Amino acid sequence: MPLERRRVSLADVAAEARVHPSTASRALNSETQSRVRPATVARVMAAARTVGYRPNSIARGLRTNRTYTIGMLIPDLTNPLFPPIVKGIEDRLSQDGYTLVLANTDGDLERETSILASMSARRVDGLLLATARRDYPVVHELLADGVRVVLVNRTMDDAPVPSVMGDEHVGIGLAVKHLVSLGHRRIAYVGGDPEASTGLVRYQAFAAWLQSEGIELDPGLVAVAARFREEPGASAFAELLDRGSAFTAVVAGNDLLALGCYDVLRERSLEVPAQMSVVGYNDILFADKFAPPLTTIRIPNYQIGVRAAQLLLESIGGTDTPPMAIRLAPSLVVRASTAPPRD
Amino acid sequence: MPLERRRVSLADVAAEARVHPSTASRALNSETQSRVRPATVARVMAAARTVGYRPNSIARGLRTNRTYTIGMLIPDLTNPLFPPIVKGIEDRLSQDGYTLVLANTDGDLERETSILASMSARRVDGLLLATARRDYPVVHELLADGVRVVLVNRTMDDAPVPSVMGDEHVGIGLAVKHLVSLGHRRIAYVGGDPEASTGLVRYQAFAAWLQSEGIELDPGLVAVAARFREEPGASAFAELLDRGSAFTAVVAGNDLLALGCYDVLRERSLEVPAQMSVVGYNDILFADKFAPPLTTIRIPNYQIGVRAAQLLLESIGGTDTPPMAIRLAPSLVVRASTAPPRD
DNA sequence: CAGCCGATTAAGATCGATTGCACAAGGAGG
DNA sequence: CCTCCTTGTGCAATCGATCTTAATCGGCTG
Repeated sequence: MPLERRRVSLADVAAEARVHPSTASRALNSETQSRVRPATVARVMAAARTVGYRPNSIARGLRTNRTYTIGMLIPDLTNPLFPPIVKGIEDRLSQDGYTLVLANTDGDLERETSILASMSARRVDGLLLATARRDYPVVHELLADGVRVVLVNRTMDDAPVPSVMGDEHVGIGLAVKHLVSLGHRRIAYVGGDPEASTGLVRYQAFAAWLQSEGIELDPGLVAVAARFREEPGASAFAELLDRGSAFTAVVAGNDLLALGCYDVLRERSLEVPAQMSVVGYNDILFADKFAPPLTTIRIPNYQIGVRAAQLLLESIGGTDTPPMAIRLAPSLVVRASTAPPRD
Repeated sequence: MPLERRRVSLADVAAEARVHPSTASRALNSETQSRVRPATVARVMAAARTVGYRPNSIARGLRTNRTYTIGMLIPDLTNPLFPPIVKGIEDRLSQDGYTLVLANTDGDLERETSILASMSARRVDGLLLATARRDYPVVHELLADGVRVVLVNRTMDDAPVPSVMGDEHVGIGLAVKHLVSLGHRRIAYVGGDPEASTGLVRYQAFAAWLQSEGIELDPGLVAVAARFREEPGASAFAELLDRGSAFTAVVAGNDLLALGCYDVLRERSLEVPAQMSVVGYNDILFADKFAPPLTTIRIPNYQIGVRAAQLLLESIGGTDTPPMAIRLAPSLVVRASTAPPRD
């Protein structure tokens, strides 16, 4: 038995059906099928079945310059925020016959550049970037090359690129107003990397909402974590506690940062929510399983994926839509990590 | 400004360097570079840089029949077990210049078949399957087509396919012996889908270890969940409790099933671990954050990914390794969900 | 029955890179 | 000085499908 049975090509089908390869091509392609006599179509399709034809998308891609492949960059696959988004994207893309090529970058800019180069060499039809920074020069090159790009969960400060994400201003507002309505006045904020829009925008929203609630922002109650993960969140929050300013609640830039806060509070035997209320952001998987279950802001992540994919497909399809930012509405999920301040 | 600047091809580079395209090809390819005069190599590389050449891997793939692309199927991206495995795979593959195409199947066999067809059409160089069932006919077709396949986290009953996973027999043994050493004698088991090797093998190991600990297996203490997720775990465990047989501890087929048990126990006001000890499997992300922190079996998931990728690369490279099953050693992580039985 | 028209199908170029083979130039050896 | 190699480069075929252009076939009209 041969290790590898010779691949059958369109020529084999054509020979079997006693037609020219170009005719076989038209017969098998739904676009051009109407240009071939029905009887011939049937003969070609039968021939394709008997010889076991499987079209070679590499060859097709070379000729048509369309690969039906979309590339996606995410900063951290192990952040439970992303899997639902990716799922939404895959589901939407597969409807149109597109395949997703997913790459994890760990936030490493150099790696991102090299992955983008490789994807560009593979001639992906479009890119979904969940790794964008507020300033992300590589996007301009991509745009100049005519590559379709949609940002997911992030925006850039100054670039005409479509994006899809949760409405961060509204989301943080929900968190702040929830705490204020419980009676909190001294509220701290632990944010993430301000290089990312998620870092800066959420912070800005926090400051804005405090003000509109008539609370003055105390810079001593703001800490910044280098990354959106538990450990950086823990050290930022520990440092904030060590400053000594009193506060009764903390808004975390995302759920992982909130978990970091949990760790520090447990270490220092401060009870949540009795001595400290904590609000997260994203409502990641298991947010309801933590001790205590985390009050957080729910983002329709699967839908974000779906809309992002859709926007990209439209852009590829040539619909001349102006770059737009789609913001999906978040909602507050109250669990057991928030309560009225004790004093 | 043109929307899309014309792609530069090897011919453009050749023209710029005043050599024949074939020479340019050889100069840019490290394999064949030695066949070109160093001065010419330098000229070609300079030309490539000035015209901004980016090789077209589609065209290359057509000619060489190698795409440097690996496909992977996973049943459930939102199961935190998988992201670390995927990360290990990506890291290893990228070392050799390979790209991973990831697809989520939700355990849907039809979808798996169609995705595999699409990947086969895209001429992936190899496949990593985390979706294999004990009986998974599609693998035989792939093998017959000469496609390199490595199974991840699963095995098949009867197929000469290489696989990489944690050592399930040892892992379940650690769980059982831990409970026995705490004094438990009546131990229940909540397993997952026996169509998957992870379902059957862990159950078989559970039975075997009970016996070698001198405990007779009570079929009334075994329940099977349809999928490896919380809800099926919860209903299976609830049904098991409803049978009325007394037991003091439960081994869950994975951590998500254990979480399902948690939910039922909380609902029925049974305390973990005071009234019921629970052991999970996999040590997924956040297993230490649950209430109570889950005692479980840790699997070196990242390493599983790395080894699987490596095995596949070797197989592609033509190293004629016989199909082998690599089993990585698990370890017991004792947290707060297990304690001696009360009575 | 010649001629024309629309509908099908065949021919062959093409996408961009790789590769076996031919060939020229230059050096070594007799 | 001539033959035989070696080395470096050019030539042209090739991978498999698509697509433009040209040829062919039937039927229909006058």
